[in-house]
Amino acid sequence: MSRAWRTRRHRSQAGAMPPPAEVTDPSHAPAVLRQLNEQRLRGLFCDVTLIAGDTKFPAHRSVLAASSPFFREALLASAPLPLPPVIGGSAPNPATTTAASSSSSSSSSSSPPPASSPASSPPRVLELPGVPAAAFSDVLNFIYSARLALPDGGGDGAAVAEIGALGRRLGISRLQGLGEGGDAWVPPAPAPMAPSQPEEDGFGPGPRPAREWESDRAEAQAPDSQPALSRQPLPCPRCGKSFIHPKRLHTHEAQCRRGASTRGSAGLGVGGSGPSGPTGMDASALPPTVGFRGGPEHVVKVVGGHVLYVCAACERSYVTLSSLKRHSNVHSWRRKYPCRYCEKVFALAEYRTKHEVWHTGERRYQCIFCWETFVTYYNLKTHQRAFHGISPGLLASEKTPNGGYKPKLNTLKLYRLLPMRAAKRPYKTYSQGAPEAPLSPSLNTPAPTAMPASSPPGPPPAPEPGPPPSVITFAHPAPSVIVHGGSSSGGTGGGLANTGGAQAASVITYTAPPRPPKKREYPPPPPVPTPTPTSPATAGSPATPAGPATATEETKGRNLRAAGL
DNA sequence: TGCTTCCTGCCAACCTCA
DNA sequence: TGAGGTTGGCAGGAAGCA
Repeated sequence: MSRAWRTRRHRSQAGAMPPPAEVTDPSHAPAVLRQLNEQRLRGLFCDVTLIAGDTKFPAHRSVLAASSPFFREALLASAPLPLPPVIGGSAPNPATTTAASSSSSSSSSSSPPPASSPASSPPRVLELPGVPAAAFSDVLNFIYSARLALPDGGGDGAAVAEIGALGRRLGISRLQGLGEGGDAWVPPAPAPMAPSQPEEDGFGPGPRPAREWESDRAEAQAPDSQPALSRQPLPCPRCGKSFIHPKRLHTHEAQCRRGASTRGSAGLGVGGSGPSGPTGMDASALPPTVGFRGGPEHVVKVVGGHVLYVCAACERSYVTLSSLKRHSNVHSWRRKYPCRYCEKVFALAEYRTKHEVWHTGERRYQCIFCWETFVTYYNLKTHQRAFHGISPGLLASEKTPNGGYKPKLNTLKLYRLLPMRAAKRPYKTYSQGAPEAPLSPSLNTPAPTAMPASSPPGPPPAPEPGPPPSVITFAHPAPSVIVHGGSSSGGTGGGLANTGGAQAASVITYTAPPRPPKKREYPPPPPVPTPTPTSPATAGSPATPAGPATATEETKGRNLRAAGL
């Protein structure tokens, strides 16, 4: 409830005036919309994820349904609803609703993928194939802010027409005339400011102190607090940064829209006039905020003399930039990593790799004491703890405070890591994103022959990697696994462990129809031989510095003695 | 309690470009 | 060809679920 409303009511009751017949608060609606937009940008209470291009847009179903007839129908429907075709445009792009399996807890990413399950509940993921992320970002920002900053000040006719076309397809009346005629669309008036907002807030031009930046953040996190209503920062619909003056916000939006050109100057005010970063950031002593392809700006902080890279979306901090870049894909889904054996898609390559181990049954972790092999490091560790009374981690490595791994020098590994049977995936060009052609003639080879008799079909169609998104949406926590349920593979790889459904919220089942084959595929893993725990035939790999090539009682004893056992 | 996924520092392989 | 950037694998604890 609006604090202003309560104030008026309190005053009317406390004074001698009779209570009014009706209490109205003209600032209530824009304030609520503003709060909804902030919640969307922060991923709060979002109950649907829209996928346009390769970008995810968390949103609120109610807001979407109230703004667009298409969304209202799509979010009500239990079956995929085709998006209305572009009038005079290209081929229609069927929107596919994706129902998050209500039983997703039993459908973890390492468990066999469920068959195409009809969505009996409202879809939680709505995919909009063919809808460019940039245009949809503008439309979604309009839905949540009733404002639309036209690309390049309206001079970008193609972009404006694209937004207008999307508005027509979604049935958003205010956008329907956009791009069709010069005067067919009237930009809506900016959201009215709350009466209590100071017009001259005393901040003036120039960088804002970090305290104020933090204050805005605190207000955004505590929407009911008094300062939030008295100051009411205006968030940028693209990046979420808050500004006091609408003019400043407009200036920032223009810069923000230009993308990379603003990353060094407009992001955090490093060397510019924008707002300063969070407390702890020494802008003058640091390199400028660096943007990376397809990702958001990130914040560089210095804490205790150590440089930290902070994700602009979720504020996680990282010691290394590469870790932050890797993490950023969880937000952007700029790259997708589909499993070759089932229909799950992962946000990180490593997740996919680990998941595929369950399909191949490969056992790479070998105990150097008994030569038994294990699928996962956890299994190895449990085995060595139970049967040998040791914990390999205590001797092999050093854990960093943030959960990272720092190997010690001259350490004794109490296990052997067998080389991966699948060849190392060749890299492709960085600048082109997804490659256009298969990497090798063997890439189309179906799944490994060692798959069980009921093995799933070959590599499923995977999402087509699109161009780098221009917008990184806030999605915290972001789903990091998408399960395509279009084809009934089942994917019950023999020996697949039922994972027990960990991280249920990160598994999404697609009911989308099969897509065209993914252009980028990886070489299939070689056939999986029967594990021979007692035969270290594959010993001596470069990654196995600790173990001898042959297993003898003498070497086993030596290993045990070396381990202090 | 068992098991899986997530997370993140570190590092090597790979790619791009001057 | 070397420098610098990108990508993905590894380790192993944390978190979460059944």
